[in-house]
Amino acid sequence: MAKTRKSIKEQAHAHRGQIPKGARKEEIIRAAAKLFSQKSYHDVTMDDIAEKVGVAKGTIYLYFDSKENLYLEIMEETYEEIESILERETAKSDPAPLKLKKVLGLIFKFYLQNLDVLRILSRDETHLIREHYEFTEHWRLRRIKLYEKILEKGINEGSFRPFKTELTALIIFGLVRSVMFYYKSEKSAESIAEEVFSMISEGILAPGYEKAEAARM
Amino acid sequence: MAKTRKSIKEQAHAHRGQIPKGARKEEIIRAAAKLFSQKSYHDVTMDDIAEKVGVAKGTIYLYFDSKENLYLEIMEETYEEIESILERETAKSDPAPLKLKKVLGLIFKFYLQNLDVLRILSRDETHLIREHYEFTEHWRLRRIKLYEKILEKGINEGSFRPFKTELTALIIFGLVRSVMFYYKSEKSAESIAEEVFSMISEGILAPGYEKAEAARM
Amino acid sequence: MAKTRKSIKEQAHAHRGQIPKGARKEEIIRAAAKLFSQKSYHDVTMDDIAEKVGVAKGTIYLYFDSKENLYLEIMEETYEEIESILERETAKSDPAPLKLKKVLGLIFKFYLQNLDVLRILSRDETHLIREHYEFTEHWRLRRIKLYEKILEKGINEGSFRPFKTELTALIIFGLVRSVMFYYKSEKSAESIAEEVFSMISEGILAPGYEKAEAARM
Amino acid sequence: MAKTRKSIKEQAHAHRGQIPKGARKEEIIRAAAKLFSQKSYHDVTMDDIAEKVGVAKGTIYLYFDSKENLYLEIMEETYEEIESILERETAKSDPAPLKLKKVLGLIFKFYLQNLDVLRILSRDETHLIREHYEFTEHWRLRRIKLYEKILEKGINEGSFRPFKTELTALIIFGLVRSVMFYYKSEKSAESIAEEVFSMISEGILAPGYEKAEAARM
DNA sequence: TATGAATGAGTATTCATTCAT
DNA sequence: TATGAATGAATACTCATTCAT
Repeated sequence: MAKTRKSIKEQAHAHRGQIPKGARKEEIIRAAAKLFSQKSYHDVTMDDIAEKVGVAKGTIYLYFDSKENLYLEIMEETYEEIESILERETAKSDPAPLKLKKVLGLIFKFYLQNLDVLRILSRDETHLIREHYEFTEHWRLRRIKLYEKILEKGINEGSFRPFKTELTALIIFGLVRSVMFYYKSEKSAESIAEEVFSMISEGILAPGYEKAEAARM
Repeated sequence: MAKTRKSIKEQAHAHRGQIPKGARKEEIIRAAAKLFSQKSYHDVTMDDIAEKVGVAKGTIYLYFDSKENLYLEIMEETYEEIESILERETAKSDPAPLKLKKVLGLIFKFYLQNLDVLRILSRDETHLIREHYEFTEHWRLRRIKLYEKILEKGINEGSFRPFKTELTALIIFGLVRSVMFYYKSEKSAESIAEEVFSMISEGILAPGYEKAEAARM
Repeated sequence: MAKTRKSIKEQAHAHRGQIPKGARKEEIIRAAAKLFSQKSYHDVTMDDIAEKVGVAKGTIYLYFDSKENLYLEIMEETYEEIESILERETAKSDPAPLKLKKVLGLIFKFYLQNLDVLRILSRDETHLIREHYEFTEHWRLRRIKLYEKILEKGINEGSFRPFKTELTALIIFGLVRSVMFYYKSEKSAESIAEEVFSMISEGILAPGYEKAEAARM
Repeated sequence: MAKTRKSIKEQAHAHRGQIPKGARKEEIIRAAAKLFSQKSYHDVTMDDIAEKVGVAKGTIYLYFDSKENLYLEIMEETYEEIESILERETAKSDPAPLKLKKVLGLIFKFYLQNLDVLRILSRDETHLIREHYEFTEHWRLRRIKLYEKILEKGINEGSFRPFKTELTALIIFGLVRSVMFYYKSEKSAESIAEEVFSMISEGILAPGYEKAEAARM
């Protein structure tokens, strides 16, 4: 799917000979990201964005083909950045548990540095933009794949119990999103990652309780 | 908050003397829920709903004061039902782990029976309806509170390790939503609950790895 | 025009064999009149009226063909009553000044007794009801005609100066409406009529000033 | 439509440079005023106005926040203009009768020049726009105050009889409105003012009749 | 590149009127 | 007579997008 999908960036202005300079475009992206993080897609108007950037509405259309594309381009840019960070990390040959902990740390760090956009991503506005269910879906699956790989590696290494990686990846995906979005804390990304990793790795049961009591249930 | 907030249901038609027959209202709710589960709030028009139910648009307004209220009433009805189911369960004197497993089972069961509406709830359309951030927030906090209580009970009983219940409740909340929404499986609610509970309770680390290896990280 | 116009009352239910009893109809008229006096034609809904009378909305349509007819019937009933009172008075052989004063007294008396409906008449909602400009126009002209007759009589008698009766009738019509609608006073209808008549008959100029000074202007 | 057929107006503007800033707004005001003078507030739709101006509906909203605001802006503009004309006149040190006559002349002159808008003002659509009773009320009171001042001045000068200025101002207010609205005549504003002033100042009674006969009543 | 006036399809909501019971 | 659920045409307002300058 990642191969057939044409990236929003590539699509935009595919018909134009000129590629506009990036400065103004970045300005627009930043302003729009800020607004989209505060209000929903439909509640942010092109007027809002134009006013925030301090340009005329028409100017936005010199850089983006549509509101939808602007929105998706913001998301794509962010997805690409975090995903490439994560993939660079997972390319290393660390043992799976360490790898997972590092990944969590990078996610939370990226989150703290990009609160605005992440707030958008955390929302599930998939359906907001009619034709683009596949877009969010694509990135979700990619992330889940990444978790699955780490989990499989761990199982092979013997550091993880043999469980169904599909479900577990889904679990990690969901809990990370929840923590990112709702956990109010002054802690550093690393220490949040540490806490979360501890729960994921050891579970909630008290040691010893596991075998003896759980059996009775 | 739950006490001062006037429920959408109570508000609706507070001015009418007569309560219209429930059948037509249920029809509308069902059709609307179906549509809201497929498209976003803004992409579902009152015309869509009317057409789906097979009535004139005005008819909907005999039963609901506004589109927003229709939407919220669907959500409230569902929230109330599942929450009351869960609270009835947690009132029992089961040990915490069993309690948690049962709760998970009930959630997944309810989910399988109410796919449409749950798909709406799973989305975070909080911002879509400007004034109603508090609405979703209210129910999210209530669910998290429920998890926290079970976790505290378990810690006191000694069945759960002593961790921060706030973060852990958030983690469970997020992973459950993710599984509910994305896990495609033919399994029964109970067996999904079993699997999820197993991950939550034991974690992903292989037994024995925990102490020896984790220390090296 | 007065001859060709078919009265609203006559039109209503001309096609029915049964004439419903007047009681329920009167109830509706009273309630509607009250509401129309408080809000404008368009701001009063058939629901409002039905609720106020305490019947179902459909019931109103058993007595009136349309909202418009209900409105016009209220006005017609009132117009007819006051106009017949005035015409009975003008049929008497009083001298013109006394006749005028009596007419003013009757108008203000009727007004004080029918505040609600008069408030509607005082408003000029002529244009509110598309096709019925002629309706208000008809009654306005009838009233003006009545004033003109009195004025002509006075001029013939020598009690009034010879002026253009058309303009003067218009003047009296306008000032009476203004006093009716805006004069807040605890006085009796007769004493208001007395005051108004005094202004109409003597004017505002101080005696003596008239000839000497007015000439200089 | 605008694409295939070029209207006369568009052609006219084509060779000019820009349409002046306030021009479009004035166009809308003029068209709307015309329509509001023919039909009531509720019977004039934004579509009507847009069609009359020859622009899209949205264009109106570039210049006015709402239909209500458009309506009120028309009224306010007119009120302000005539009222400032009148107040400039009354600031002069003419004797009261002359002042009154001049004021009447200015009103009728303004009326003849602004038939459309004045027809709106003459109507009492106070209640049509719920929140804006106070608006019309404000301007009515201001006009009445103006009359009262002139009347008081006249009484002090000795040119007017000592009467109640409140009632008399109300009388003048009403009769002027009536003449403005209903008097069909080819006469000039000055000559209408002259006639009306004559009635106001001298009254209708024949000289000499006043004392002798009126007493008998 | 940039502008911003203009567009017009799209939508929630209202309410007089009807009609089966 | 009476009901009241159902109707659907009507309407103010929005906002992404276009285009002449």
